[in-house]
Amino acid sequence: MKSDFVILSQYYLMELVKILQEKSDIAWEIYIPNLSIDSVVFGFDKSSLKVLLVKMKETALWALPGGYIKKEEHLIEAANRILKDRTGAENIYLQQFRVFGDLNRSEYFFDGLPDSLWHKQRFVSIGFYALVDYTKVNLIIDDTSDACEWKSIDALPELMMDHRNIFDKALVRLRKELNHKPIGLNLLPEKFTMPELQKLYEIILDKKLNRGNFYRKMLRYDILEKLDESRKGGAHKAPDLYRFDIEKYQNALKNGLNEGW
Amino acid sequence: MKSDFVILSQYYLMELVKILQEKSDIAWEIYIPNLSIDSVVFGFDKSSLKVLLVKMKETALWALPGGYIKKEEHLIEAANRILKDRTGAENIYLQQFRVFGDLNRSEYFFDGLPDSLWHKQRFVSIGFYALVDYTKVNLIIDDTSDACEWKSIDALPELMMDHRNIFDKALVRLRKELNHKPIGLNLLPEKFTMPELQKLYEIILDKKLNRGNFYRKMLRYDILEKLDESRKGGAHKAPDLYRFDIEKYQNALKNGLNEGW
DNA sequence: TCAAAAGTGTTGGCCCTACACCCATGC
DNA sequence: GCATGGGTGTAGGGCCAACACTTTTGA
Repeated sequence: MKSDFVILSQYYLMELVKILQEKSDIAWEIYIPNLSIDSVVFGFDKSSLKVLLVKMKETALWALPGGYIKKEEHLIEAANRILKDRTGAENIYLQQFRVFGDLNRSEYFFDGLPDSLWHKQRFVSIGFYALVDYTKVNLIIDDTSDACEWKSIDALPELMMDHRNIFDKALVRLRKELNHKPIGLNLLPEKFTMPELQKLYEIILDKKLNRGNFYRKMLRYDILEKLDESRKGGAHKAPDLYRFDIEKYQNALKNGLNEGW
Repeated sequence: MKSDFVILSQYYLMELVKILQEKSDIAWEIYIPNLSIDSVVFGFDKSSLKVLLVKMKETALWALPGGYIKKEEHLIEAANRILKDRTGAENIYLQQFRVFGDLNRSEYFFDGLPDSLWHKQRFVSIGFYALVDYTKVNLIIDDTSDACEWKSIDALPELMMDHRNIFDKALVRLRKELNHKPIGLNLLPEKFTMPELQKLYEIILDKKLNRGNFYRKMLRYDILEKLDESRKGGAHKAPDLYRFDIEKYQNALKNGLNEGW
């Protein structure tokens, strides 16, 4: 974490710090102190799983999109608002998954800045993960960030503070919930092929699955509807298109797709 | 929640409110504002699953044991401290499971009391669940409570605020984690019989399990060590005693006891 | 000796693995 | 037509539910 300190204090008097200071007073007024939200936003683009990251202005460090909770706002409203401000998207699948409350989680990060600065508080951060249709998002850069981009989960840049840990925990949770929550439904476009769905499962589980068995197992769940179209255009045989039968899917998930005593 | 208001304001000038006011000033000094912890402490006494509840002084309402996070304290330290203050026990299995952050979760509860009162803040509460060996706990009554007791989960008294909801969510989580975490290990005494273990599973899952199949499945996991003793004294055949082989158990749980692609 | 609970055996079915085979498509 | 990838068939094994049988204990 020492590196964070060096990076930030290089720019001690520069634009980022000025902006943070300007925002500080109003933040104390409208937000609950000591509490923050950090969101791990997953997207899938047919070949890899991606996460939405924000590059902090004038630094080399990336961060998870995050924010604070207004004094008169439900927790889930806050998480949705923060996500909408970044992606323009509403009605996103969004779940809290863990609280990050270590004393030293932002250690050194704002060293050298005045104690009265909102951002220098001790924050207990509530981690959310979100699933979005990669094709339907407009990324928005705000005034504390240089960039806002999708990054492949197997080639993440260096993240600030404990955000790498937050991401790791989110991925573990996503893996666990693959059989209990509508993960596929929220990450894929409406119509998709069986190989695409299998690819998604393989990437999330980080494991090769047998093609034929995956195919039959999925069909046996009886949550997919086969369409009368196929995906033309690629080389080789055109795969059939499917979409989720949402009612059946929701129903099946109640019991979990797999396991059980 | 209206009923909470009535119950509390009956005693508006009485001892509970006096105690809360005395504690208020120091609370503002040492704790992080707006944040609380509520713990669902599970115990198992051979025939039923129990939860630790606290009866608030001079009211008819019960509550989950809870507390606050010190300004210079890790989140997990706070949860452990709160639990130790109630049970005298340390090294307890303790997991955060969900945040309860609705605006109105304590609505009406402290109506009529001064806004400066620590307890009247908006609290975002972090829910933990704990598993303890029922036989090794000394319940402790503090100065805001009349009673501290184990209550059977199928006959819970009325709980204050949203504590019933917190309990329900904890039970759902416990059920889900039965195949992924050392639930049995932490709820049972060191030595136990197969029927006792089965009973625990049946209560948590709220489902009858086939005796013979449970027996063999458990043995197949290869996480139990059969002892050279049996539980004499009951009527009928004396069942064999087992204990967990902790190393094998921990190892097996890494992959989950059941399911999997 | 008998009832009841614990421990064990057995059978049929489902799902999973694995691998093989056919089919459709673009080059 | 041929390589490639998608859809389907199939044999073997493991686990599971269901049920029956045996063993052990206290009354």
